[in-house]
Amino acid sequence: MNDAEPLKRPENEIGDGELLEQPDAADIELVKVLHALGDPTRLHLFRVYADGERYSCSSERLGVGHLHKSTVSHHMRIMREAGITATRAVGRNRYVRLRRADLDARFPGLVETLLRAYEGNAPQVP
Amino acid sequence: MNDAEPLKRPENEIGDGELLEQPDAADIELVKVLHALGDPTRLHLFRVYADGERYSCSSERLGVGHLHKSTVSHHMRIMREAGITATRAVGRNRYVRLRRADLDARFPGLVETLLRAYEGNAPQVP
DNA sequence: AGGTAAGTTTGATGTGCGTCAAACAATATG
DNA sequence: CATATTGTTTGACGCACATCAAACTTACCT
Repeated sequence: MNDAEPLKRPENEIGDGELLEQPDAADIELVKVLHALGDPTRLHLFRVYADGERYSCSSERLGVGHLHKSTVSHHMRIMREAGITATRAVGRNRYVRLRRADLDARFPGLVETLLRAYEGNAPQVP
Repeated sequence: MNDAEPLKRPENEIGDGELLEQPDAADIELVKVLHALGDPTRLHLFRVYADGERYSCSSERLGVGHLHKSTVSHHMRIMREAGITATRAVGRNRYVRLRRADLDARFPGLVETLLRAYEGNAPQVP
């Protein structure tokens, strides 16, 4: 077994992969976004994904190793359905990224403000 | 009976009234704020209070006349305990206002960004 | 004092949510 | 092909939440 973590492929190297269903940019609702981020785990994931694309349930990378993989998958779905993240399926893996452009277009400054607010707040993930 | 609505007193005229318990500015947690605003009714109230101080359960003014007064009181408490609003008890009435300065100090730009985001979104209150 | 009005509190109810566990599907690897 | 790996789905469980209704508190009014 290879004990090195799987490589994070740069975004521009992933041309394949199927995009999982998600709301159109125009259909992203503020209250759903806030509801999705009003959970400690998801707010943490939001911060993690702000750094770039990642594996979704590769627990160690996400810092949610204490949670069951099905629980993480559940949070992924909520954020995706809220329009916060985009997920592409490549092989067995899921590549998740923030829909930064769509969010910025719909709610200017929100992502930036939240990330900055999170910095000074720094809650520990439960 | 006086069928005119009770006057909204300007903020600087209310020197009396007891401040209901609320978290210190430094103890306001981002995730609690987001959770509090991740509800359609409370997000609406957030917008209403941004205009200035108001009665709390005076349903017609708040645009939540369809809700029971105890339900409104419940939402008030959640927002107050999240640090979003400050409530002062004057006589039988409650004057509620946004803790704008405290929120701005802790999460710069958040209130402004949310209000702007809400404008373009404009969900109808359930 | 008696009655009315404003809010809170408590209880009850239905619903949704976060979590885990087990089963399942799909893909990679020997 | 056989087996392991990645993630989703389904079911179950407990807890939190949004809501209403009724009781209660406090204050205003005549």
